[in-house]
Amino acid sequence: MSEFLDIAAEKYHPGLSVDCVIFGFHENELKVLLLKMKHTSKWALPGGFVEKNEHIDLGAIRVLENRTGLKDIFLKQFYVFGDPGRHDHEMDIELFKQSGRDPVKDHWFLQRFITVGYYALIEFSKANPRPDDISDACEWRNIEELPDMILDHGEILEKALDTLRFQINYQPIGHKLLPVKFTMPELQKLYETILGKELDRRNFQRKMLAYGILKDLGERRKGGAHKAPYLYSFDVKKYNAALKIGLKGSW
Amino acid sequence: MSEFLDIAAEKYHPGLSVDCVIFGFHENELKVLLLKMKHTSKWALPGGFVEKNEHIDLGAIRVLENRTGLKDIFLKQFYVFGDPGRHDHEMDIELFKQSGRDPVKDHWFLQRFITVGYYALIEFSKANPRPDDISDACEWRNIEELPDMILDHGEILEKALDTLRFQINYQPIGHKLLPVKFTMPELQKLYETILGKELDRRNFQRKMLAYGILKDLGERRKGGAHKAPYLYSFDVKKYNAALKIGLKGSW
DNA sequence: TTAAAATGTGTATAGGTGACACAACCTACA
DNA sequence: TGTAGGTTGTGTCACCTATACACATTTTAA
Repeated sequence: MSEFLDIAAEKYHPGLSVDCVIFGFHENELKVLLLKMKHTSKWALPGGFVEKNEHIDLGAIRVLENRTGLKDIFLKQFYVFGDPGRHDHEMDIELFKQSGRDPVKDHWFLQRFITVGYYALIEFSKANPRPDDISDACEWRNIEELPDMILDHGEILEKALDTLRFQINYQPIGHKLLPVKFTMPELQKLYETILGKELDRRNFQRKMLAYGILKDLGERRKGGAHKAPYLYSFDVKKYNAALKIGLKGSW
Repeated sequence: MSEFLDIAAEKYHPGLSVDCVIFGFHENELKVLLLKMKHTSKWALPGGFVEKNEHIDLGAIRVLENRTGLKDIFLKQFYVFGDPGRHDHEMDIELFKQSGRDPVKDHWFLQRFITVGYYALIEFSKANPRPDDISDACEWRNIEELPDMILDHGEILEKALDTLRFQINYQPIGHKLLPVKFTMPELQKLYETILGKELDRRNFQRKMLAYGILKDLGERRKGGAHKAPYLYSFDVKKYNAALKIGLKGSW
């Protein structure tokens, strides 16, 4: 941390950060990857700073890779948070002190920051969560039971969730959140979790298949109780085409 | 300009600007308010910097008011442009020289900037366009015949237009772009202009009225050739309610 | 063997969309 | 003055989609 404070002003764009809301889906629950901050009980979104000559999108990609080990991820900018009050000056000074230094006036780190929010959709099982320098844990948290969060990170997360809920209306979701093979009930559960409401099983299937982005694999998932459901996977070509032109109809 | 360069580093947030895409509607044409830059034939979006302790939204509002004299305007953040290559270092140095100064290395103005894009919808006739320090004209330009623009301002404008075209699918548009009283053909023309395609007169009316956000004033607009059309205005309460919850159906 | 629970498939109805017809109206021009 | 041309007001019809619901099939557990 101390070393970071020394080089930060040289290396990073001033007053600018990125924060990532990383969504995953596991055991029929929508999860977010959060960091447990050191020396406090609060949690934070994975975030970081943008290098002086780096595209902001790449800054976000870098953060994502550092926290999950994953590359080539669906990542999308969704909002800029630029309220001057979003900065917790007290906490910054505290962090400064904990690094064994005196808070220097006008230090790069103590200025006001605006942050660009990104959200990512990743396959839960592939991620390898690891904390950063200022956190002592990196864990998946259920979207329904979120912990106390620093600064305006709760608000950022909420806005990301709103965006996701909205995007689901005109873009196909799921390819990045589910394993390669999945059943229709699993896909439906994902939609229900994101939307926060129940959907009719039969109408869901009809509408989903009508998009033409699913491949019926013919196989069934045996082992569970009850009737074995068919397995599907996304037709990547058609899925990507739908991503570009969008889908019709709303959920 | 020279004075600006002196105080900028003290006053403004480093490496951050806002650019506004200001839409207006006049004589059945969609217009954008652009600035003709001094010492070049290129045009630019009205933009500015954000003060150190100012909400970025307020920075955009300030820009808008300075260029148009209007307050209380529909203004919405739509994207952040953070490509390091978007900055034209040559042009900045040129501007520096024109202000009669030597370009100082590491000067606030010469660093890399990211910009937050906002778009605004305003009533054409109420605006009072005026240039800023670095431009010698501020004019409405037809969206169909845009001039050469500096930096990535063409791309920013394009993205704003895409956003507007998309927003029109689920949010009511028009209240801010039309006079208080307007006819159905006028409203339709606005939609057609934004969407860039023709719509069926009768289906348009049916769908629009179904939203329940219009008030039929009973009056007719006389004077023009042909049959006098009815005048409508927006039911502000219902319009605002629709703004929040969104509309169904797509254009 | 049977009950419970979940899956696969189908149908009827209502509401919205797109394409189009016809009557009413206003002005301009002969 | 009256007629033509263009525009507006209103209505209809076929089609698609969304919604609500029924019934048969499959699988495990008791």
